[in-house]
Amino acid sequence: MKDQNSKTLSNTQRAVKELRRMILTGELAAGTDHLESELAQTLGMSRTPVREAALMLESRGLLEMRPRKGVRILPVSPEDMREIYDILTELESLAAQRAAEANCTEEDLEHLARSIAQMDQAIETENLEAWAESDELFHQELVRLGGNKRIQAIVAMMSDQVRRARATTLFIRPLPLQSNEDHRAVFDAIRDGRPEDARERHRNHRLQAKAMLCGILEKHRLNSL
Amino acid sequence: MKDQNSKTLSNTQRAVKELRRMILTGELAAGTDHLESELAQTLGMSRTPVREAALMLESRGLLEMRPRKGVRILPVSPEDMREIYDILTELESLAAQRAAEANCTEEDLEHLARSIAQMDQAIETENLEAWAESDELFHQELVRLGGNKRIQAIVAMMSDQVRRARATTLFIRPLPLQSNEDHRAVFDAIRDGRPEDARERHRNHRLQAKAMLCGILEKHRLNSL
DNA sequence: GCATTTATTTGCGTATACATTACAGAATGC
DNA sequence: GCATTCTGTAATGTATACGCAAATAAATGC
Repeated sequence: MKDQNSKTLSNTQRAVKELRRMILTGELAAGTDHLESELAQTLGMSRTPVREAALMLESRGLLEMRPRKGVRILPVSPEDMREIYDILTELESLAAQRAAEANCTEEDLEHLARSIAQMDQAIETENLEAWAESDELFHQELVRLGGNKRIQAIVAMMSDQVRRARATTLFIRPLPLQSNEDHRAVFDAIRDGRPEDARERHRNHRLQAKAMLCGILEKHRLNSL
Repeated sequence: MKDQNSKTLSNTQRAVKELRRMILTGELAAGTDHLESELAQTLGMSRTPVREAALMLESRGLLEMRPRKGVRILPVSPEDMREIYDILTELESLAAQRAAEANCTEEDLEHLARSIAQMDQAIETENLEAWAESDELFHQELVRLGGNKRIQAIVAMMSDQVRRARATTLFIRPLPLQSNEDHRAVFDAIRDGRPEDARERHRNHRLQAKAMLCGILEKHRLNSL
């Protein structure tokens, strides 16, 4: 397809992918500082592409460049989580509405359906990582069907910021039985072309998720993830 | 206050400000290409800070860096406008709701009130630029009161992308008499602590603005701004 | 005359060298 | 002993140099 991917990938792009991965996996822990030259050495390139990558990741909210202190991997506070979930709630709900208005074909809905099936299975086997993956897939596919490119970009950005937190919360939270039902209801509303319904159901889904998560964070005094 | 601003301003930061200004004023016209080295010469610095600035502006959606073609100032299409207005509608409505929930003090509301007074005056004197300025101020202040930093950043980003379009549409559109009324209603709802009302009123305000704008664009066949 | 290949140029990606500046710690004065 | 100033150092910000790939121009074959 894109032979761009396999071969010609600039060092800057590699640095973005690599650093992002390292941040999301926790290999670069939240709150830690790293000199540009260290990172450059780690990645086997000079400071220039590392700096450029860092600038991009900074605008995606994953890190912060502070003069003379190095690159700081940004932690996510409960307040951050509230902000992010509020944004996801609004934008994804609109996406759900638009998807329902769009008269999606079976093919369009295929990915969405698959994510639901995958989640069914993950819950049966109580495989939390698989659950998280299918959850992510559902939300990603939902905003894709919504058709708004900017919303897709914003949601992707916010998801990145939340992903690390999920690694922690995933094993604390209750088994997410409700999510599945919610997704199915949203799916049905989209398939049957009920925009308002899709919107409201997804909205409630996200509001509940936010409340649950914030509850957990407060209960466990998790002030930084 | 921040002596950072007045004196020590890195070339990269200067480049960001300067380039942004040049794009918003149309000095760098939409759709045009510019070599990094040209821009560097124009700004009186080397390519490095220009490149870094361009990377930032790229992630803010103002331009695009295409290898060997130079930096391309991104035009805004009607579809872009729809996307942007949809996002503004959702996020600002939430901000309005949150502002109304926040029990704002008189002082908090001062800026908002001032923007409304300013707009009154602008309409009386039919000064469209002044109207646009006070409109911008109202929306900016509204999201500030909403308290969500990420929403503020996103809205600022979207506003940047729309600003150029406004320069064109401002003198085509009907005299914005309705806006004023809308703003006042939203203001009252915030002041009196009626979150749902603030939300819905602002939502309708934005929906109407979107419809009006899209109507203009279609009518005048403005496919790129 | 047209297509295809080769040469040349041009601009970017990246490495590297250098300038700048904030900070730490030593030194000095009291 | 404490505060203040000075100086050295470390890390960033910026300039510059260079190789490479892509685009364009030239040349060759048919």
